[in-house]
This record gives sequence, structure tokens and C-alpha cells, in this order.
Amino acid sequence: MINQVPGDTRRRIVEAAMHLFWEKGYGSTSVADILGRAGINSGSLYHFFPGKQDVLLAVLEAYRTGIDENLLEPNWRGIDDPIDRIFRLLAGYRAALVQTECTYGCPIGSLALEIHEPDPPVRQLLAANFTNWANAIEDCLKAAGTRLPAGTDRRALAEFVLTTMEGGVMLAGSHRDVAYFDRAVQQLREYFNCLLQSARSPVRRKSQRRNRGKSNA
Amino acid sequence: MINQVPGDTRRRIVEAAMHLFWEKGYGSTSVADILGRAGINSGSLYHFFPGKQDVLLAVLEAYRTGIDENLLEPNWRGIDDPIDRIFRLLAGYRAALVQTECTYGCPIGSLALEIHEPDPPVRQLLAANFTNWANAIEDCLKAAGTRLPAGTDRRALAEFVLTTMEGGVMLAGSHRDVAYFDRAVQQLREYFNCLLQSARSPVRRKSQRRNRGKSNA
DNA sequence: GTCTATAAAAGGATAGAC
DNA sequence: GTCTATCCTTTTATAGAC
Repeated sequence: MINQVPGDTRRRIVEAAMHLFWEKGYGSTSVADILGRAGINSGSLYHFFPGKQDVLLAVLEAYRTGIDENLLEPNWRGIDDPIDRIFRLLAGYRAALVQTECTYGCPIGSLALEIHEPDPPVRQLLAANFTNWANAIEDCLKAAGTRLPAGTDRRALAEFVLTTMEGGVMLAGSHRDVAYFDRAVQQLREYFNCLLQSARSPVRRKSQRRNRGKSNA
Repeated sequence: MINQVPGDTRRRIVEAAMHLFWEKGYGSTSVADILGRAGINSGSLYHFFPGKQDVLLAVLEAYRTGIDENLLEPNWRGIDDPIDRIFRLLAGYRAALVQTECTYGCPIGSLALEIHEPDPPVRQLLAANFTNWANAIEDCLKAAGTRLPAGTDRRALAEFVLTTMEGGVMLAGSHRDVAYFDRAVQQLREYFNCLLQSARSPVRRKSQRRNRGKSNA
């Protein structure tokens, strides 16, 4: 092909696959689909990748390393308040749902539930993506400092934000109605309000002093 | 085949497909897989179903109509407290995760994120399954009566229980670690504690007097 | 209703020229 | 590195006997 930037082909393959996996899923995307979208031929793809699954690994790796540049920075630009940042990120997912008429799915979440093989390398990269996402939220929660009650399990809360997002996207997509996502986020907001409130005027409970952060009903 | 109960073949097909879709996903299950597990031949399946997708519809329909008998009753037998029932149901999913070494996925959730086609009939059945699940939780929340604060959006809260379950199962499966599910449920528990607490001693915003009444605060 | 056999297509992957 | 051509397997679905 003419005017080909060296090293560009591999990038185009990953980009094409990233889009197609998001749009159709991994199993329903054929190698031929990827070739077509990338504008290349079979030989080129198999020159860079041993097989289709290795393309998936490259895609997941691209998501993982690009989370700051492609997801967090665009959403957080100009927003400093850490709690605002959390709900701004969720609003970003909402915008994606609206733009795609609720066809959008979190690419990581969709792949996580589509891939059923034990498949350690793929699964580890999926997990790493989730971990990075939760890390970013956890940083926000740490930055919130004393606005959250002492003893708040910030790691668990960060993961809870993630499960809310994934669950909300799942329901909104299935019902083709963004209101399902909105209600999930609204419930999370209520929970945060409760936490922020009780940090201001702590409710004393028997279990709380003895067992900080681990109360279980 | 000998000793065949009339009308049994169709049921066996659906049962085999139900198991395989749950285990391997829809796309990775071939018609041949279903035939093998059901112990029948190609002609029988295509006698009852126009194609593979119609088997999926029958599976989703079976989940939908069987939710009480197969999911709710086994988990709720002997438990009357409506809030306990909610967390008992979540404990049931936890048990499934543990038994399968976190291979388990909610079959509806997995299919919801695997199926990317617009595909109205399939999607409507997925949505109907989610709706039935949330209905059951909503009934619990209604039964909780005044233990929840006045004005609680019980529908949204029921859906929030669902998103927590789905998100928790997703993370636990991806990390192959049930602790991710446990933390999600624990966060939901904290939220419920907050709600139950504020129903006992309603929080007044702005000029709130602390620890009114006789609660053990 | 169930069987066997097979059609027809699509899938992932490879070979070898350039 | 990229191309064209092709192999081989798997897949869904059908045909027609019993």
C-alpha cells in the first residue's frame, strides 16, 4: 500500500479490532472483518500476530495503557473536586449511552462476560483494566480526605462505583433505556450523600468503634 | 430412542442449551454441542426449532417463567424477613461463585453483554428477565414498609440491588476471586444500613439535632 | 418424530511470490 | 511487509428415508 507509515499497520489492526470488538463482540468479529476495516490483507495481520486471540490481547493492552489519555483526562479536564470527578466519569458513560441509543457497552465489561474460556492471559488483562479503573476512583476517594467518614473502605467503595457503572450500563443496554443507568447512578449518589453526611455528623453505633470499616449488618 | 417420554425431546433440548449457554456462552455453543448433550440428532432439533436463535429464545423464556421455582423459592424457603431475603438471594449467587471457583456468571447478564445484535425478541426477553428479578426485590422492599425512609424509590433501589449483583459477579469472575463480590455486597449492606438507620431517626438537613429519640445511637 | 447423510457457507490460519 | 490464493475445519441448516 502507498503512503504507509512504518509501524502503522499494527496500530491500524489494533484500532480496527478495538472498534469491532466493541461493536460486535469478540466472537462475532471475524478476522476478515478486521482485515476489511484496517484495509489490509491476511498476510499482514498474521505477520504481526500469531492469531486472533493475540489481537484481543493487544486490544486489551491498548485499553489498559490508554485509560488516562482516552478516558480519564477527557472527562476530568477542568474538574478538580474528587467527588465531582467520580460522577463526571459516570456522566461520560451516560453520554456514550445516549449517543449510541443505548447500544454502547463498556468494552471491558462486555468482553469480560463474553469470554468464557479459562484463558489466563486474556482474563488477567481484563482484570488489570478493572483494577486500573478502580484505582483511579480510589485516588479520588483518598483525595476526598475527611469528607468521607473515618474508616471508610475506599477500595471497596471504588469497586462499588465500578459495579454500579457496569450494572447500570448492562440494564440500560438491555432495556434500551438510559433511565436504568440514571437510576443506578442516583442510588449511588444517595449512598455518597449518606457517607458525606455521616462524616459531618458522625452517627455512633456500637459496632462502628470496635470494628471500623468492617461492620456487617 | 427408546423409553422416550412424549414431549420430552423439546424439553431436553432447552435444558441442554440452557446449561451450555451458561457454561460456554451462546456464540461458542454449536448446535452440535446441544445435540450431543441432549442425546439427539440434528433432525430432532430442527423439527422443534427453526434455528439456533429460537433455542435461545426458549432458554430465556424458561429462565423467565422459572424464576420463582428455580431461584427465589430455594433461596427464600424459611426466611420471612424481606431485607434478609434480599441478602439471602445475594448469598445464593455467592455460593454459586464459590462452587464454580468463580467461573459462574449470571446467565442472563452474560447473554445480555454477549448478544450485540439489535435483535428485538432476544433483547426483550433479556429485559423481561431483569424486570422479573427486580420485581421480586421490589416486593421485598415494599414488604419492608416503614423500615425504609418515606419517599424511598423502591423501584430504583431494587434495580440497584440487581446492578450490584451483576457488577459483583462480573468482577469476581474476572479476578477469579469471590472477595470482589463480597465487597460489592458489603457496600450495598452499608447503604441499606444507612437507609434503615435514617428511617429510625430521620435526618434533618440543615438544622439537624443529633441523636434524637431513643435509638441506641 | 427421529434418524443418517450431506449441502453450503464461513471461519481461522498458512504458503509462497513479490 | 504485504500481497494473492488456498487449505482445512467447523458451523448452521436441509433432504429424505424410516
